[in-house]
Amino acid sequence: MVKPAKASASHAAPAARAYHHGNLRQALLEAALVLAQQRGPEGVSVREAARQLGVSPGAPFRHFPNRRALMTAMAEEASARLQIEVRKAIRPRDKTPLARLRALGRGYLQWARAHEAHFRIVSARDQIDLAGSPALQASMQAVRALTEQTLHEAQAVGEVNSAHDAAALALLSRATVYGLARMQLDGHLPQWGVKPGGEAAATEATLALLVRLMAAGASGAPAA
Amino acid sequence: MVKPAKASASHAAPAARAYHHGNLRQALLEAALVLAQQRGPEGVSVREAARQLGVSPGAPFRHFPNRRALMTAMAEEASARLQIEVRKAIRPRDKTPLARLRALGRGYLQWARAHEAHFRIVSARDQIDLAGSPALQASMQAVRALTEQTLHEAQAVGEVNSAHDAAALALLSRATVYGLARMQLDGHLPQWGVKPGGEAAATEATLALLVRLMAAGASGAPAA
DNA sequence: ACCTGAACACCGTTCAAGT
DNA sequence: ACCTGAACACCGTTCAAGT
Repeated sequence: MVKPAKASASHAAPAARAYHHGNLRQALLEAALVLAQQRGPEGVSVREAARQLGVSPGAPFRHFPNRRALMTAMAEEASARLQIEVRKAIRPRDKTPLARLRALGRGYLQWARAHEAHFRIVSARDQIDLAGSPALQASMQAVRALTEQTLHEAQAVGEVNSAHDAAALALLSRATVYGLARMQLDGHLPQWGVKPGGEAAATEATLALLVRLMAAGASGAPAA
Repeated sequence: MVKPAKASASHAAPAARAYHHGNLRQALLEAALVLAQQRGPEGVSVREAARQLGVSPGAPFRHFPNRRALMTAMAEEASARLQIEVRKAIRPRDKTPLARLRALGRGYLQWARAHEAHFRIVSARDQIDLAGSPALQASMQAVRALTEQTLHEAQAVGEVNSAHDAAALALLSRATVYGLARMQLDGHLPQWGVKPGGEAAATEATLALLVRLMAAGASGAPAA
């Protein structure tokens, strides 16, 4: 599977294959993802990717100005998929806003678990150029907007106490889910009393607890 | 300040100075920290640190088996200090368990803000060897134990509903504070509606909100 | 015991030259 | 338009040899 023979098709086929000519860009993204899966985001080497694809060390730089741009392109793809998955996690059976918030968070956690390499890349701030990628910012904003809107509905419906600051509620949800995802991938959960294999259950129970706490304060005045 | 003249004191002075001979190990840790402050954890180069200290590229490897060990040593120091600071953040005026929990979280957030480079190193899982460092594990466990104990007291006292799973409460606290710290350092807060300069206030308000939510459910049954 | 200095096998990136 | 291949300035790490 390494070093595929040079494609000899003379006029470019519309779809896949054809490494050297045609879709080097896409092939680089795929090779880089495999490297990230094997060695983590840090382990992605553009030279190594080029080598595996049978092109010269300089070739990738016709498609990406630098390594960071490669990583950012991967993050863009990851973030777009995450956004879609989070949306899909909300099912019609999730009638109340808080049920949707919980489903949203669960979708996020599940995606992080199922696509560890991609998740690590999106959250590897030092290796990507968030500020220079409108696409990346947009997909992140989409998740944020969905979170805030859902919380807004929860307050409007009286499921969450309207006395609470909306921004703080959104930030709390976000920080919790993000923190749980990181702790899970970084292997911190065993230290917090989670048995190996119980990561999914533990993170989702914690998410459920947060949602329950948000609901519990709905009618009562915020206690002393 | 770069390349200090070779110390000529013949019998080692008890305290500082004396680069080449004596405390290369400590000097490396300091130089590496400066590099981390300037370029982030990724930017720490043992060769560059050696260069700045006027020693050969191989010299550092008499003190650290590899770069990762250097990073781990920095993380150990950081984590020990973080632990102390978190402890000190709890003041006698914090009478109730939840007040202590909040103080603890605030101490964590403040430390992350004030010692960004150190915090990034502790949380740079790919660059340190957590599994191979009992010291690092111990200081992390200490913070965890403090968190769990405080929550335990809160439930014993009736400040937090005892029906809630203790492990989930601890995990929720941890994930929230860790998530907030990361979002703050990674510059995500502006996207979540936090005005520049308002990071400290926003993260602490979010922490306060979590504590309030925990208290709110104390007497009532966890709502539907 | 601690450090030098050369060496090895890597990087990311650039750039003339080829097709 | 896209790629080669050599070059440059870096890495981390090892190891004989020096003091």
